Amino acid sequence: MARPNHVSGRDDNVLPMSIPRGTTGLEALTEAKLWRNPCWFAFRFNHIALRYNSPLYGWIKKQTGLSRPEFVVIYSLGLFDGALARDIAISSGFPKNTLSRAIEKLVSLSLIEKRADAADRRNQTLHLLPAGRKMFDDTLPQFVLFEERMLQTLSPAERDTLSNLLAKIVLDTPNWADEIEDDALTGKDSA
Amino acid sequence: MARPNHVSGRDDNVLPMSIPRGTTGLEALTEAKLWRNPCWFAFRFNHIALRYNSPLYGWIKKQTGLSRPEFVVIYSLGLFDGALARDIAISSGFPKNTLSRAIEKLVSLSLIEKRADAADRRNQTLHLLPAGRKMFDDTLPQFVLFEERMLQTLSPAERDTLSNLLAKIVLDTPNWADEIEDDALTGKDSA
DNA sequence: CCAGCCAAGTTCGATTTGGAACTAATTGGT
DNA sequence: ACCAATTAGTTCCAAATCGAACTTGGCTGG
Repeated sequence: MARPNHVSGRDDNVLPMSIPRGTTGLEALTEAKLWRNPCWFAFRFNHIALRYNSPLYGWIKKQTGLSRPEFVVIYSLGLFDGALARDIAISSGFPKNTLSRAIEKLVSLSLIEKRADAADRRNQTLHLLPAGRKMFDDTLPQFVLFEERMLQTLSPAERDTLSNLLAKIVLDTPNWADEIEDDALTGKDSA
Repeated sequence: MARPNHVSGRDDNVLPMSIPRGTTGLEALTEAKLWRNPCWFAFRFNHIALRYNSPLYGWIKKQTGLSRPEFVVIYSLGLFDGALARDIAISSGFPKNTLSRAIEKLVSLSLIEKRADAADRRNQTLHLLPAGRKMFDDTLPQFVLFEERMLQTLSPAERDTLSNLLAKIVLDTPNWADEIEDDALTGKDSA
């Protein structure tokens, strides 16, 4: 497939050659963000994330009554029973107070339980109760189905490649700055 | 402890390469979500999105006082002046009432203006005013910098490949279902 | 062994969010 | 020509959200 040189941030006012306008079935602004955007990567993953999270967690809400952060706890424990709230915060990106509330609700619904860690009583390991385990087992197939749907256009080899490239980036995220310094705008303005 | 691969019989997509446990510098739950997760794609883009959006839009808030949806309007018009609120909703994924509010605020700040469309008076095209254009021009370099930082671990050829694979998926998103039917859980339970 | 520091988790409150219902303008079917 | 259906955008409000402050437990150096 032909590919425009959108990667360069310099000529972002230039129309890409290889993709004829109006042929993708997307409206014009979406096309611009895809093909004339110096931040193509950010746009693409955010676009995909919004198209994924909204219907899937909408479905989760209808099926289970749980919000996204609440279900994230269930999902996390399904993959790794005995995790701490802190681990879920780090891996999911939700702030710890949001998770604290989510965990309280799940405990009150008897979907999970907290266990005190004798070694360090600040820690409380989290564990799925049978109802929570069943919820995970019952909903996982829908997640897998949606995943399959998203990747439908890619061949197995392409999926492999995508998996590797994204993994490289994820493994680098701990090295990203948590915050950006204030000088970018002011430096430009005052210089 | 973790329940390795209990969720999937097909490990080919879950473990794209052999990664020794505990060598990535990530804590255990994050590792599980990366390497033992049938929904590796969903986790990876969501993880990257959270690590991107939070610091970058935090910086935007500090620099410009604008929230994420507000700035998304500025960014969208920077790429495509004269877009409609609807276009921004479709391309960004934000609900239209959130954007309506954001647009009102930007108008009140004289960063953008609405123009009535004589042909269809329901439409109002949106246009950057000089202050809004300046804001876009001033902040874009930081977006480009962060983009560069995210892609730092990839070679130019790998970036190209990633761009193409994600574009394929984005171009397919209009064909995704907006909503998921209710039968997945109940069908499983009652069948 | 205690004073200061850090880390896990909780509480609080101001702000944001987005579904649902609404208005206004346009299109289509008969 | 008219009425139903559709579309762009707005308003309303109940609920979610997240920064900041707080509590509790544990760690370290003198």
